[in-house]
Amino acid sequence: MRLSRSLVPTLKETPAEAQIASHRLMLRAGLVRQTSAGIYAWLPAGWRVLQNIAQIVREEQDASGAQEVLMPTIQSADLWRQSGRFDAYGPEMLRLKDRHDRDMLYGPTNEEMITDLLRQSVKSYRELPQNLYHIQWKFRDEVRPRFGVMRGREFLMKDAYSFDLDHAGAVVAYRKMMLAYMRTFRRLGVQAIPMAADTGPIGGDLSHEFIILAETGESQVYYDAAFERIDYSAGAVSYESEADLARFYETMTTPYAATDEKHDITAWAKVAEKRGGRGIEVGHIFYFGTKYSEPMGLRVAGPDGSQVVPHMGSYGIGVSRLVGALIEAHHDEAGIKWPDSVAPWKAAILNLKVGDAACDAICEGIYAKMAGNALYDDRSDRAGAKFADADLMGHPWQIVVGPRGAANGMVELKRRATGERAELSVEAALAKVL
RNA sequence: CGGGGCGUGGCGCAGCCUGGUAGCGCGCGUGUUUUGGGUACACGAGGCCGCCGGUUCGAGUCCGGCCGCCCCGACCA
Repeated sequence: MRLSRSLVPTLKETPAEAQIASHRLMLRAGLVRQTSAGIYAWLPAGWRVLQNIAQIVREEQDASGAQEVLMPTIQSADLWRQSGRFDAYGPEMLRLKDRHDRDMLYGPTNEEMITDLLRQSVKSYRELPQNLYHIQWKFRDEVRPRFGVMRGREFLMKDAYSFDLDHAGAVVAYRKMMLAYMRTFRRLGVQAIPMAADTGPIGGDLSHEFIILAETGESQVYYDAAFERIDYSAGAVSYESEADLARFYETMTTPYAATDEKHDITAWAKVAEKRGGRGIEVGHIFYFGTKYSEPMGLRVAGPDGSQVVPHMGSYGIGVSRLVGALIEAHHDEAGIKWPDSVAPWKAAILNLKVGDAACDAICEGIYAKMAGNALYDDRSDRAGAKFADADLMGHPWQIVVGPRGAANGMVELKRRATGERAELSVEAALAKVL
């Protein structure tokens, strides 16, 4: 994308409403604009990041065997009456009426809907297990939205729902999701720790929340450094092997890890290598048995012909929240430092002297070779402004093309995360970036 | 929902107490200048002073109501 023709409205000063780092930087880097309390429009750069995160989540869900679907945002109240949640869910649920005065709602979650879909089409134990997920906008009318995209009212979320014949099967599904989550967060460039959690209003008896570490996190967390040494990479643990999954689950849940609400001082005292810090919850997985399948009448024929009520679990990842959380984990005074995997562009090309034949030619050449993976700063601005904006936007690489080096076919390559710079030939720079 | 605060050009703010032609910095436009870390100067554009009502000769300023947004707490992915 050419910056001169793009809507990337960077700001030199911080809007008054933004308090925490990620919110300030998202506004300043031109990623989002608030349209009302807790509701944001995603501008080109922000939208690219959001899609990159969603894509990694998608790939890891697919790898675990889950299938992607897309359920609506607007739901009928009828389904929610069947589970009893229409009345039980508080004012956080946005209720609407259509023109025929029917009760509708903007979905805060989709257990009822997915259970209904399965109940319509799955009749035999042979069709289980199933794990279906979607990446969709949700709405929760929070009393007090805050922290920008981290605690908005409208948010993009990945939700998976598993259906198994019995408890043992559901436990396998649960472990697969835990593996998928660990691999997902690793690819996103953050350290995530699963911590035992309360099951809350959704109910159930097996639940973990995934916390990533960031100075500005909402809660204090404590964990054993053993987590930092676990290998989740593909191959080491197979989704196909229940033994692998059991071993993995054991590894993940044995070392101490707790948020401050569940912190146990006695157990903590026994941890050899203590780690602590602030954390942000970016994912949550639940097993809740037949809480929805039972009241909503989901039944399949078992091997012996009897009717069996499937066991369910649900698994969420806050996709839009992750944009903020990743910035909390990766930034400095100058701006964002995107992990390579989610950056809106791999590199920014900074043309320090637009109009200079050598600079223009080199920049155009690099831009063409990067095929959409670069943001070309072709504005006729001062060099200083371009450096500042590039640091703010957090591109992993900056390819700086100035008249000094351009005459000899040289460019400067800067790595945003480390600040490292090197004078290189165009080819050498491209080789490192691509 | 309890407590606190704020709404004045795109952004950050002053002006309000003590009513009398709406200001500053940044940004934006034009020109000159500068040319590798937000250059300097000049000129210029841009404002239903959140909304409604009241008081007054006169309201950004005083009074009443409403709306919006932010912060702390409780709550939450």
